[in-house]
Amino acid sequence: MKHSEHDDKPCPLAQTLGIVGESWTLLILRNAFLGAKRFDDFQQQLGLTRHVLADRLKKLVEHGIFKKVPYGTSNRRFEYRLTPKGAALSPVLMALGTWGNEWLFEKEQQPVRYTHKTCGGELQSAAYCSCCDTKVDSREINVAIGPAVEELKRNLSPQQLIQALGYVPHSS
Amino acid sequence: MKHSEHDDKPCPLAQTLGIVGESWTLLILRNAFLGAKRFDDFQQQLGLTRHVLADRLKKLVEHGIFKKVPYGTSNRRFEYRLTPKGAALSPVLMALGTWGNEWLFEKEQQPVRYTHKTCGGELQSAAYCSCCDTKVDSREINVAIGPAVEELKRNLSPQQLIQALGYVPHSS
DNA sequence: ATATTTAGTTCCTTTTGGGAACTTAAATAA
DNA sequence: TTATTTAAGTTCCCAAAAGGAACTAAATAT
Repeated sequence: MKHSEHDDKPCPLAQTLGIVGESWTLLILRNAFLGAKRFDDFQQQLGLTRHVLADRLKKLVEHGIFKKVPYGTSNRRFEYRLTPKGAALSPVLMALGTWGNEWLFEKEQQPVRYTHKTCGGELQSAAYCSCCDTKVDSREINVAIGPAVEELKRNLSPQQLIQALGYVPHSS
Repeated sequence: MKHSEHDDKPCPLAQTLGIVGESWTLLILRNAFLGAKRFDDFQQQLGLTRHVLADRLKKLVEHGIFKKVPYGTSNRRFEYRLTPKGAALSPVLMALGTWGNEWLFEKEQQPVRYTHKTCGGELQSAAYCSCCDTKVDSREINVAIGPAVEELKRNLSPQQLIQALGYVPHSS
């Protein structure tokens, strides 16, 4: 089965990976968060080939992560600007970055740190319960299936369910 | 430049992608979080080819994300168990999943939801400041470069700096 | 003793990615 | 105002990675 066949399976993580999970895409987004806007910004900073970059940017625009905005007096020069949907990916980049900081570097060797502007303190990436207004430990996270997946579970054999989902849902 | 040439650049996000950013890897980890342990669990659930799976598992074991534990009386049958380092990736999967829930589905159509075991409330993925004990809005996040990158910045030309980092660090 | 399961490996074909040159129009410099 | 450079791609060819399917060898199950 091709990797891309998971893109429309009923899993928010798989579908998100279908949009941002290809190679280069998350690096493109990192650089966008750091201020890169133009085609050649991305190309020169990342050093990826131009047709792959064109392909990735096109896909991100199609999915509403970037908005392609003309600049100058031309209709052939553009800026790629993060939309609110694109900016909402910042927790994904934070989570990848903070994991790398914690598990790949000694404390004093971390190349880049995520800090709180107001207090200067170091940030973590965490699950957060707005109802309890607290950070939630990973053991306190429940992965619950929605009604659509419940129905699949009732109507399909175990084998068919795995084919349809790509994973085995928790029993609860 | 090859994608993998970013794996050892001084950026925690790029280095993390070097470990978990290949296609299939995050889906393998998702299924591991949901209980998959054996080679054939992963293969049957995801439907990826066996040599790609073997390759990805090997890499994850080498990086200490999985521990390969024999089971039964054989020395040729194994379980892949998440290590603490691997389990620490849960915020990454949560961040991808919650973004997908919010931006790819209507509220009532979400196939899978992340909820707080103790209160049942829905979880978000967020930056968290342990110093202030609060959730941190994305505009309150500062990306600060560490001493090693500071030094590169002093010693290299702007062009060389971009080649060395793969991104343009913020000026602050 | 035979059949089935498990964890891979091997072989071949298809798809994707890397490198570099080319295109076309707009912006800037001379 | 002509010439040069820049920007945003596109096209081509070759190398690397992924998909499909069959094969292997030991461990279990019947």
